[in-house]
Parts: sequence; C-alpha cells; structure tokens
Amino acid sequence: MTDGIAPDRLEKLQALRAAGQDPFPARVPRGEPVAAVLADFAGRQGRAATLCGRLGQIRDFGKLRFAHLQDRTGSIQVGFQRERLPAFWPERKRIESNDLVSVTGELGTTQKGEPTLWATEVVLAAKALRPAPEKWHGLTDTEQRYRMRYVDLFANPEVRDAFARRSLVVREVRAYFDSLGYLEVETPILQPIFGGAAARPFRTHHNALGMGLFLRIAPELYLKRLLVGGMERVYEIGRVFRNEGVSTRHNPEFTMLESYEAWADYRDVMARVEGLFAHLVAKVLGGDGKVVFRGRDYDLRPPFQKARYLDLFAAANPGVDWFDDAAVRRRARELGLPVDGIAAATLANDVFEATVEDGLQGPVFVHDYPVAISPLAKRLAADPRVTERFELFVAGMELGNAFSELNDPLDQEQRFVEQVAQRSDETPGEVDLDYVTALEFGMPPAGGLGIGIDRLCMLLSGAASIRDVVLFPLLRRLDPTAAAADDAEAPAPPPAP
RNA sequence: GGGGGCGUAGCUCAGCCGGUAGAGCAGCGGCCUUUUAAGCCGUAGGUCGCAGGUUCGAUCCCUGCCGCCCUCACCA
Repeated sequence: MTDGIAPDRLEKLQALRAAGQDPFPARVPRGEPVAAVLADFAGRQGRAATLCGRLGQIRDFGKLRFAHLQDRTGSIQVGFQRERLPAFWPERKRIESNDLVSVTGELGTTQKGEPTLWATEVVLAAKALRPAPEKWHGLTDTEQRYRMRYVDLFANPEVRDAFARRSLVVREVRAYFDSLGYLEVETPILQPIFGGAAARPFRTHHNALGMGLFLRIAPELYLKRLLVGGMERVYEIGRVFRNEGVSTRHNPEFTMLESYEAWADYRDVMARVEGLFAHLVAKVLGGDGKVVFRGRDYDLRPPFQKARYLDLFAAANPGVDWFDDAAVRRRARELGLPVDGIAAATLANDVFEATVEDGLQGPVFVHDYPVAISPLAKRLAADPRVTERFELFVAGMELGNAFSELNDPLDQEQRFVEQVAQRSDETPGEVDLDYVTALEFGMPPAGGLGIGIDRLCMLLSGAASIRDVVLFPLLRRLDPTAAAADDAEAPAPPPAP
C-alpha cells in the first residue's frame, strides 16, 4: 500500500525531520473558514487572518509564489513573498502542493484584484506523500474515483457538492417527518428472521450466542411492531442489505426511509409523499422543482399524476386481461419475455414492467396493485382483486412503495406460511411468529411508506448512477489472491473460540 | 451470468499496417515579485492490467484470467 509514495516527497519529509520539524504535528494554529473570510473580504483587507487547508498547485516566481488553499468551505489564494517570510524561505520547497498547512498572514489583493492571504507564518500541518491528481482534469477514471473516494473528494469539487446535497436531503427528510410528530427510531439490522421485502439476504453469525443471523432486507416488520406498541408515527432512515446484483440503480447496501402512520391509509400516505416533495423542492432545490435527470427534464413539484396499475396495463396491452393467464402468456411470448415456470401473477407483472414501467417518466403515482403481487397490503373494499398500494415512479425508476398495511393477524400468518412453503432463497425459512403475535395484540390501521434515499438523491442531484451518491460503493477486491480465497457461497462462519 | 467498451508514466491522454513508447500536467535542476491551467530552458520518470500463444520480433494479433464502465438479465 506504500508503493504509491512519491520518493521526492519522502525525501522532503525526511529533510523536515532532520531539521527538527514535525511533519505531522498534533496541532497547528487553527484558522477560520475560507468562505467566512471571502464573505467579508472588503472589510478585512489589511487585517490578519489564519487559514488551514490543502495547498493547490504552486505558481513560482522566484522570490514570490502563489498557491490556492482549499478547505471545506472554499478556496483562496495565498501569496508567499521572500521579504515577508525570511525564516521560511530557505525551506519553502519542502512544503508543496497537496500538503496540509496552516497559514497566517495579511489579507490583501494582487494587482489583478485577486483576494490573497499574504503569508507571514506558514506551518506544515500534515505532509502529503502522494501528489494530487492533475489540476485541470482532476481524477476522472471512474474506478479510481470509487476506490479512492478520498482523492475524488478533494480533487473534484462537484463531488463534494453532491455529497453535501445528500446530507441536506437526509436532513430535510428528517425535518419533514419530525415536523409531523413522527418519532425517528432505530430497529435491528441483525435479524434472526428476515422479512418485509422479497430479496436474498446476507448471512452472518453471532459467536457468543452461537446464532445465525441475517442483515435486514427491510426494517418493516419491526417498525410495525412499534405501531402495536402505540408509537403511532415512526420512521427510520437506515441501511438495508440485499444480496443481489449491482447496477447504476442498485447497490447491495443502500439507505431506506420507512415511515408508518397509524390511523392513516395509502391515500394519506400519498399526501405525505407529496408533502415531502414540496418540502424537498423548497429546501433542497430552492423552490424550483425542475431537475435534469438522464437527459430529461422533470418537475418535482406536487401534485403528481395518478394512474391505476390496471388502467396502465390495459392501455399498453389492449385486449389483454391482467387476470387471464392464457392471454397474459400470449402477450408475454409476443414481447419475447421468458414464460416457462413463471407464476401467472409474476408474469403479468413482468408484462407490466416491460410495457409500462420504463415509460413512466412521472413523477407519477401508480396505484391499486393486484393483490397477488402485493402480499403486505390490504385489499381494496370495492375490488378485492387489488390492494390499497401505490408506487412512485420518476424516470422509469421506482422511488417509493406504500400501502395500507395488513393488520389482520390471521391473514398475515396465512400469507407467511404460504411464503415459507415456497422455499425460495428470497423467502424466510420460518414464519415470523413473534410478528404475528404482535398483530394479535392489535395494530391500528396504518399507512406505510418506503423510499430509497439513494435514488431520491440521484434524482435531486441529477446523478446518473447510484455510485455517484454512495460515498464508498461496493467494489471487488483488487488483490487476486484475496479474491480467489473468497467464496461466493459464503464460507462457514468461524466457530466461537 | 450474456453482449459491448476500456485498462499505456503519479494524473489526463496519444501511439498508423507488428519493428521493445510519446505529449501535457505533476516531479527534479535553473531564470523570474502579481500569477491564477503562469511562462521559458534543461532533466528524470514505464511489469504498456496479469499469464500464456503466434511471430525473427507483440502495447498492437490470438486465448485465458483480473478489474472497471455501459447494457441486458437478476433485483417488487
């Protein structure tokens, strides 16, 4: 890991040490934010200031050198003059671009009016043993950007901005639910039985308890236990883990918002989602709901369009009845979809996805999903074939999923039993009886919501790939021997000592 | 997993029809007190992703592997 060190930088480090200087001091004179200085620059000219940050490229004029200094708030030019820095001058070359420094000096301008800190005191805060990427292009190699995000972040300001925006999005999502009296809670990530979604889980093991565990695929079942407990409005923003493929819109670990509100139904939840977007448009996008995503314009200001699932299906597949297996199969073959061994409802939904979903530019609420593909949602009283459920689509991407929650313990247990009987690797190996027990104590009618925070951030920042809003996306190991030792089929966990 | 693309200096990239590799920036040495992609002169820097094969000769052609990107599948 040390073979990327630049020899010349190591030499400078050793020269500094030989001269009795600490290249990694515990503390240096602390400065103020660069942005604060720039904000009141006119009023502070001629006054002293201290700034800390990373040095950019040095522009050397012999007895004068310029460089920019960058901190989290911005960057400003620093001027080093021989006549102001007699003691520092002989060692000036030991401090170079990419080093972290504390600079004290006098604020002024250059002949061209550039705000400049004319240094009178330069303290090395941390020596950089590796050079920064090229100044003009920055770091562009995608793989390097993900593997060395720390470099990506300091070399590419727009990357910092994107993650600052993500932070803002999460903060404002919290603010919205907090303002409605929801309690933010944290539920188990390590779960003995996984549930709340259909996905393959990651497995792990607790040594002391000698117990196999799963990383959660959804917090859903624990949050609904809280409704039974009387916490009528709860939400959680947390990581969930799904042992599936990686793509521009899937990372194996991602951040999910789930909220549950007692005494509400899916119509109420729809209003909450619109309220959330109104809030985010105001706070994150500055009131302008227009975003560009994957080359298209979207307006995220509510209200959003609404369309019935079956209406969309009928419009895209004239003459095909969603509930008519034979007709659906015919249509699926026509579309070139695989049909063998696929359950009727699943196939019908495949046809929906193939003919409707990609075209859902939205934002649009697709609602009233067939019960066969909605195992956790309540049936619509007026039409028991469909459920009180909606999904929010933008740019053909599923952003959210919500429904009136099933709270009938007998029905729930029956559905769990059927699920377990399917014995797929996406279904739990046993019924979550404790959850059923919770429902038996009585869960108020409730509306629940799940929103993928990563995808929401993609949309709000125009990021085409989920990896552009995940700081450290999952990548393969580079070390081939380590990679070969890994087994995709999860090696047996180490026994307890 | 299928298909397509990519991998060359620390970074960004050239490299023709096969003849053992080049630029800019960064580095190093010099000149320069107002630059801001500073400039000028000089200099150093390479396991051409890895391993085989074809060939007198491979960065280039072939095969396998590794990694990344796109896409399809998977993933409500």
